Amino acid sequence: MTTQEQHMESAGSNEPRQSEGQPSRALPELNTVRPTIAEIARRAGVNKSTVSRALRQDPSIPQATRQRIQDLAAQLNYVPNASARHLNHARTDTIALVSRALNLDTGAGNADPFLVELLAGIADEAAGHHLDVLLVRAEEGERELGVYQRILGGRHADGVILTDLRPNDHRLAYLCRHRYPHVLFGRSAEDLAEARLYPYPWAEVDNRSGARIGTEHLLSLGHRRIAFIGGGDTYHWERDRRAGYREALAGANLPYDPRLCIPSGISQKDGYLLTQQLLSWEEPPTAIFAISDVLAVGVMRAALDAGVQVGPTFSVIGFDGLGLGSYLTPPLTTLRQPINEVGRILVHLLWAVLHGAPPEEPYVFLQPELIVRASTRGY
Amino acid sequence: MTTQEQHMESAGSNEPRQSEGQPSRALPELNTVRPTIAEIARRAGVNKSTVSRALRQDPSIPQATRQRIQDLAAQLNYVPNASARHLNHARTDTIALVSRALNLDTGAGNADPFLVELLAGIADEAAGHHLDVLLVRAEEGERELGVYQRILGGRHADGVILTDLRPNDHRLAYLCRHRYPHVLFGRSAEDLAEARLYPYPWAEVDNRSGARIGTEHLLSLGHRRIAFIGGGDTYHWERDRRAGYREALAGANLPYDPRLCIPSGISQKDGYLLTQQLLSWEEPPTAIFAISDVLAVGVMRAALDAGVQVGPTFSVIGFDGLGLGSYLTPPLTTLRQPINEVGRILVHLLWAVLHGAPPEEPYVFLQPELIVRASTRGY
DNA sequence: TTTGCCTACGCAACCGGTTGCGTTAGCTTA
DNA sequence: TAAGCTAACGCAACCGGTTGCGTAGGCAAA
Repeated sequence: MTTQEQHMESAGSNEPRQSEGQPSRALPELNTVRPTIAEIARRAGVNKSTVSRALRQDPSIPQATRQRIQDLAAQLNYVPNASARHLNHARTDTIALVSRALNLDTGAGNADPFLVELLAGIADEAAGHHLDVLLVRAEEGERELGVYQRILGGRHADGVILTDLRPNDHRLAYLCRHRYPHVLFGRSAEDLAEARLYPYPWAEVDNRSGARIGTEHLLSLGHRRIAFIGGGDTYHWERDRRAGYREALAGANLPYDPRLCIPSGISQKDGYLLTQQLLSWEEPPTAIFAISDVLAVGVMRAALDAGVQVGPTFSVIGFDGLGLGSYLTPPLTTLRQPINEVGRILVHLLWAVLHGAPPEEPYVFLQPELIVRASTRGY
Repeated sequence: MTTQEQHMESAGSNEPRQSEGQPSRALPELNTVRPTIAEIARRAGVNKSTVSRALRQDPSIPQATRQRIQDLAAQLNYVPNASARHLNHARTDTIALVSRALNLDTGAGNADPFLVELLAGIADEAAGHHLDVLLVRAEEGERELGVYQRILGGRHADGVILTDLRPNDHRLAYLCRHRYPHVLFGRSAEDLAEARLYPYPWAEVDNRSGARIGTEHLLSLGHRRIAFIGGGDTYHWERDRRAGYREALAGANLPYDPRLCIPSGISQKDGYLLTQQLLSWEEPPTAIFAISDVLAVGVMRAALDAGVQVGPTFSVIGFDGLGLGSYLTPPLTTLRQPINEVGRILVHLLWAVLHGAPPEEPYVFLQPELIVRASTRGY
């Protein structure tokens, strides 16, 4: 600690003092000289190429020389310049994640809690593969594809992870056309159908199956009038969850009532407002499948405000498995997605693509796990 | 819907049938030829340098030639190679965010909801400054500084945003010593004291002031036995919030009771377990200040499970302003942090540092906003 | 016609590593 | 002792842009 504090002092007192005005507020000069391979070569009395080889453990350099150069490099805090290396290798050892969640609802504390967990998985696996991770905001409309062109065409990254897949997602055609390496978080139905024509892998949680299982859970509790709240018609995850809901109904020989399948936004507020409406019906549904836990929070709150107790006569199930679900009142039944693992897998798949080793399986489907809590009860 | 189901069906029947040779599964070749400046020059019948200048709108190239070259470039989908440009400029136009939140608790759905909002602010502002954002997992202990050495020494990024500042944070000394450009999300107390000696800017939400205001709010409601749950002694944000709590008590001439100031982890569960304990006291506190909204969720749940109604006799206040707070039962009083804005400001400050234009103010303190809801009531 | 100047562009070095190939010194072998 | 071989390292081109400086060509002024 003492030495550390000394560092602080020396760092402080070592300022370039200019113009007397606020001498100490001046920033230290940028572009500090950082040793290059040429500098090390000069000091070691050898050629650049020898240094380069020594640092990369090339066996053609004898151990003694190698050690000497490595010691020198360490002493000078040498770190190889990434851009220079990238330029040689036509490879940046960087992958990009493009996400819409970065420009959505962000001002209001409504950030998608999922992105962090996905990022954590991605960052972890990427570190293991010595990859940097670039975080990129998705654009919409005209400029959407420009993002990918910039990142991949300009070699900011070697490959990219796509999220928020849509039916007929024109990004896929674009990326394929330009041979831009990528993986998908979430499938594109068309591509799934033509799997043999679409050479890039994808991973996702089986939304359809999850929603089916969740709905079957409600059915098994005796519910027959089950509403499905949420989502638009844009993204696969929305459509697939809705499809799973309908599949379960069909499996139970229940008719599909469009009035019970209600589109919405994705915030708590949406869940709240729609549930208020539902509860005002003459014969309200006895159970609600909220397309996400976030929505479910709004649903439960609306029920409470309307004096309807969540439980046997009004069950609620969510989707995602947010940590807070178990602390709601009552605790929320949900389908937990292994998002962290999805992140890991995506990176692994992309890594394989970048190394020309397409994975054995073209895609990975992870199953969500039904977590039954008190918000769903027998009717 | 119909087309969708068709897709779904084909999806089901479309199991990967490998070992059959599967010719079409082969990945397209990587390293697709992307046009370089040399290629454009060849086609345009001019020198590389002319192309370079034309593309950068250099006035020394006449409009006609410029247009011709630009058209050609557009036609070839030319995108300049980032590494090559970086190598010239000794600048990567990339900033890095190093965060602990990426390797914390991640498996269990307990991801820090804050990171996303911060990231959104950062990504947005960075895009405005034409900066890429690199996301980096923090390491602990021995390897902690190595992360910064790699990123900054190796020029993966020009500057870095530090989070989770600690007292005597040795990262600051290290970064100063090496003149590595950076900004802090959260201050370092020592540096605040010696502001004139620490040349890099920082931004943060005024945690102390926020906690003081929150505590004063409880005091104004008549509460006198107020517990403070949360946090360890590691990070500034924890310490500062606790300091604000004590400051408010002192301001009201109330003695500080160490038993009421309880360290904890940062998950809902921690809040839950500690509150259970508190409620078993002979004379439990009448109000609880949870150091974060996430903890507050656990606190409220514990109260409910113990049959204690959150409100007049047992008030709860959180800190953060998560969107879901208003949907809890009862809605949670909290201090909202303008995290998105913090992200923006951090990028702006770092940008200024990188351009040798230190900001007028060495730091930015944002005030959290007290949002009073039903979880705090007059005692 | 010569001088002068300016426009428009070419040449080549450079950023910092990497790598194919050539070269030298030292040693072995005939 | 000369030829041959190999270990150890140097030379220089290269990755793809950028940029200082040089110069050819055209036109105006003298």
